[in-house]
Amino acid sequence: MKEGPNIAGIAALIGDPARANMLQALMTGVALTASELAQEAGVTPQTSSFHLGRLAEAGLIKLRRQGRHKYYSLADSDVAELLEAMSGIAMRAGMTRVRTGPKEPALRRSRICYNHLAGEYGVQAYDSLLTRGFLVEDGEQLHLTGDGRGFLSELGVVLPEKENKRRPLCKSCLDWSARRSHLAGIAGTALLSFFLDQGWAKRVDGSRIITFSREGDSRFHATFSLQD
Amino acid sequence: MKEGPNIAGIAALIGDPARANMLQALMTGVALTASELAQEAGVTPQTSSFHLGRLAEAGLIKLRRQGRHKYYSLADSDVAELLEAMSGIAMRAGMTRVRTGPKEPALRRSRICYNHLAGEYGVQAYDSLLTRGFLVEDGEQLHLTGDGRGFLSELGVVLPEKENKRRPLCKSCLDWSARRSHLAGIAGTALLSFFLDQGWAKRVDGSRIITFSREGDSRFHATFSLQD
DNA sequence: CGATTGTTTCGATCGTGATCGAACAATCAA
DNA sequence: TTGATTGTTCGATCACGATCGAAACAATCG
Repeated sequence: MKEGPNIAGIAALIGDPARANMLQALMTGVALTASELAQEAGVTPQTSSFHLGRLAEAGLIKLRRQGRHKYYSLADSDVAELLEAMSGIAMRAGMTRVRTGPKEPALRRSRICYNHLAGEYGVQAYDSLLTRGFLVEDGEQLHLTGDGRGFLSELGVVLPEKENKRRPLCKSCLDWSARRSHLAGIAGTALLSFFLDQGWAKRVDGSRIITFSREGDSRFHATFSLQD
Repeated sequence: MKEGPNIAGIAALIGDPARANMLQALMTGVALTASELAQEAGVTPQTSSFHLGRLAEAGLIKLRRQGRHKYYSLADSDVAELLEAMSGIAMRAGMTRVRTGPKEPALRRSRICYNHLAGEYGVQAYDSLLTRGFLVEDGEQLHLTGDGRGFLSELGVVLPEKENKRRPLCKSCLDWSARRSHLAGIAGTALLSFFLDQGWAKRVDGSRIITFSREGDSRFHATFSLQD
């Protein structure tokens, strides 16, 4: 009876509040895990799993397995543009959600990415280690030099003595806010733990935000300067 | 808890099959009455009335009273573009409606997009005007050159003498089937009217399909050749 | 003025789909 | 291996919203 593509199908898909929340969370460009998306959407992990299955089946999102996590992200820019267009229509219709928080700038500055530091701070640390020869990029791989190991050890960051085959010591992770790499892997986790243990920084409630104290901030910049 | 526009609201609105059918029927550009839309969507007039109320409230459609009829049409080109974008996503997701009948190729070839011509014909006309210097892209904007105005005028396409601030003379609209731009705006509407008035093409019953006669087809290709 | 057609309101029904508890599977750390 | 974390499947529940019958309302026409 009717011809043409079934727009009701995808519209209904986006039309569920939980799924819409997930998609909007992914609009930031960062890949999120099923649990994170569940919290973001305000539903239980089971429900989240159900919704993610539907979205993936329709090709709106794609997933990347990494360890025991599944990182979900938008399928491509077409989907992002569609969501943008819908946001525009919703805005002018006066359909806005309750309140808009000041959290986003803090997220861009420094946040937890799974188990390591991301955001401007994470990118700066990565760049500093790289320019000082403590870290070398080798194609897809990333290696900590002898000098780098000594530097971190002297600082007080504890690292396992020998490399583990299962989980790499160093790994680069792409940052959404800065579109630059930052340090992941065991060393990345150790570094974040170090910052938290030393009191340089704290996590904020249940969010991904990391705040540096004034003291911690100056120490961080002294330790991870970009000169030399 | 969440910030940003409520895309779930409008998505849910479009997500209902009956409403989606109505909106797609309105994509032909013609204004339809509540009863006609009811038949188009396959529901009773009561249900139709209910849905139309919701859509109008959200600003997706507008109505014009005329006698004892109420003529409904899409609110503006923004809504039309959103629906086009959704069609594109639905297509590539393989979500076509039940009988993917022989109508689909015809839709890809040439169809009405709100009030102008889309599909292969629309794209070809756009490309032809562009390569011959009758149309110039200027970032997001699109301008008709003096030569272009002369060309259309000589052809017999009537255009307003001076630009209107509210509605642009030329506007590019992205095509879901071809993933290319075609001409929208006042000039786009005028061009479509010209094709229909001259008998080069006809609309098919109540659908969005436009069929060119043999005569019209050859004239179209002669007029909008891609060489030079 | 009634008669006819088009549209809306109300109330009740009903099916679809979101949701969560609980159990299960997979992966990693020690 | 064991234990902990993460993710999924299954089943049952439940609420929301689409739908339509009946009837009221509105606007034209003869």
